[in-house]
Amino acid sequence: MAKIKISFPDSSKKSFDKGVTALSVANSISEGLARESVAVEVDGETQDLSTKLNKDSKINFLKSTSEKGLDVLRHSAAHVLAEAVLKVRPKAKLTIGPVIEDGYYYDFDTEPFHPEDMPKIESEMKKIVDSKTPFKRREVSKKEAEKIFKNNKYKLELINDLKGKISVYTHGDFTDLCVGPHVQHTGQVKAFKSMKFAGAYWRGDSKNKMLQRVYGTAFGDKKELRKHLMMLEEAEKRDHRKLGRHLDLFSFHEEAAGMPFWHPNGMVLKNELIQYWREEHKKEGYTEIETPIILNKKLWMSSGHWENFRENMYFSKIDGDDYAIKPMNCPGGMLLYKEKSHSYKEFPLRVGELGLVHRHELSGVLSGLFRVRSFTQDDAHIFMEESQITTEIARLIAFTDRVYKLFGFEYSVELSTRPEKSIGTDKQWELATKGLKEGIKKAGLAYEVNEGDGAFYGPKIDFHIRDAIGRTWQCGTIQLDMSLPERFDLTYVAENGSKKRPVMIHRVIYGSLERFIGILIEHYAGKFPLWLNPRQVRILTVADRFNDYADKVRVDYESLGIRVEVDDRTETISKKVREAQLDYVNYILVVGEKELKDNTVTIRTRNNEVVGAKDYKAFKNEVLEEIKKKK
RNA sequence: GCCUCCGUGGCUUAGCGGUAUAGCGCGUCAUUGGUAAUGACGAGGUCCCGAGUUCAAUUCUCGGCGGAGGCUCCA
Repeated sequence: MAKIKISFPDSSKKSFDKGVTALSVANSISEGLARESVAVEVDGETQDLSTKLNKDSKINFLKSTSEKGLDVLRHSAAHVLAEAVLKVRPKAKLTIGPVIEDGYYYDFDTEPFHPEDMPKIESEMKKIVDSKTPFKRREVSKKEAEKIFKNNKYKLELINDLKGKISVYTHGDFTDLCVGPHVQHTGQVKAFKSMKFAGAYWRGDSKNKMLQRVYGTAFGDKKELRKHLMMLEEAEKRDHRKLGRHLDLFSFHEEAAGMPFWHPNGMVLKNELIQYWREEHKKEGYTEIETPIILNKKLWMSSGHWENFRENMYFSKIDGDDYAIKPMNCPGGMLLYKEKSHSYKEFPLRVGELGLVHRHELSGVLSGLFRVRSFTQDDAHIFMEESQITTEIARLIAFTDRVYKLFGFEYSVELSTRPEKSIGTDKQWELATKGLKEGIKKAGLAYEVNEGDGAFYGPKIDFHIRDAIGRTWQCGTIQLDMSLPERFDLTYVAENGSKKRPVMIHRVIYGSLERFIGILIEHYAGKFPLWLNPRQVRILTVADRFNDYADKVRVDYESLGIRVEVDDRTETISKKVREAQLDYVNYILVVGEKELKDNTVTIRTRNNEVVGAKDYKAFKNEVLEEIKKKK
């Protein structure tokens, strides 16, 4: 019998009979390996363990704890889910069931699910898992596949699009069209949880029928599953909508859905971010402007927004004329640029604007501060000569980096290219895209490319920041725009005296103040660093007779801009400490007999660290120092 | 916009075809207390809005408004 050589990750080699299954190979190493492996990588390609090996290969057994193994496990879990749903809803039609970031889903054409269906589905899944039914792969012809799925128009549509081999997987009496691979048997799907129901359109297109989706997740073992569920709980605790109410930062009202109302404490946060923004922009050589919120329709026609953004805009009629509420700041900025003539000597001309914009987002996508209909962009437009693009982009990236680092955000960068719906010529797009790429290179960053994901007026660089619990958010963006200068006929006088067209960049760093604050709330779980926290210091009095002293300290601290309040209610110290900690006050100062005598305050933090007594003026300076450092 | 679920005093929440729980918060009184909830008493609700069914609707039905989770990381 012919022999083949199998090599393993540790570069050891063994010889086997040709046609040996990967599972037998695993068994020859150890029973445990065979039992725990869910799939195998053969020359880099993930396959079933039942795969027969016919030539010399490099193989790597995958356990469900590895990333690739986990994908296989989850995909198998999706099949188990599909079978369970068919038990509960025999008439449901299967559509697709892919693996996603934290689990998997499966879409069915069936009547909507209701919460009481979940336990039924889960218990059917458990039965299937307990039965330890093996997964079997079969390759079939297109005709055969069409015969198997003749009653399922979705599968037929998929089959019709398929090229090459078609495979089906069966476990028990359940069969599904699937590339695989799958785990050995359903018993390997031991740590799973069905999460939620949702409506989802066939192929994601709202013109198609709405299907019923079941989301689930699965892990290699129950411990990992528990860990994941706990992470979700942690994320829920940090939910900025809850913390925003708890900390009295902002609210929403049905009279203006999707448009935040900022409370005094929220304004403190917003203003601190704005102040920091102004300081940094001054250092970077920006000036600041403000343009109107309501502008005539004619402007939006010349800018191209009428053509490309109308469905997201709000309108108003004034004195019989049509006006629009600005969804972007740029057109107003263009008018300001045209106010006077410009010379290359001013370039790069950096103009910042904290612009309040309104966009009519679909009601179903609104979500706290993350997706709103009115928000403040920390916008800026930079006008320059073509030769300055690369340097300016690199400089902007360094600037953005500095801002994100302050908040402890790691980030990644993506470059988005020309979308289908766009304005401008091919040549302009090419030049703009090249400018961005070179700028990123000069800044020394790695980046991904999203083809066709750019704005309608130009290519862009997006910054995705990673928060304290690993979630990513799109914030900053740098967009090169060679279309608006054209449309508005912007010019400058070049060194040789000729009139030329400037290149323009739009960019934001926070993205929007609203969204950035939402992210910060969740990132810090409401425990803001001192410089940002609306509640920096609270003084607690032990008894009424110390109120005057507490007030003296308060006035002294306030005179230097420290945000301080006195809790002189006739409650116990314990209660006042507890409440101050629940309000995430950075420093809790207790004053009583001995503090009054020694001119001190006794300090404790929101994290329950006991600092002890300090001279109140000395501590004031420590606080000021910490605020200044923005730590 | 579409699908599912939800909407009860400021907040969290129980409940139900006969106008409603509790806790926190709030107010008053007592307590002046030294580091995560002092005690007693009290006020506060058109049960999101509108229509329908019913002797009777916060509860059931329909519509609206608002909120939550989703709506191509493709067999």
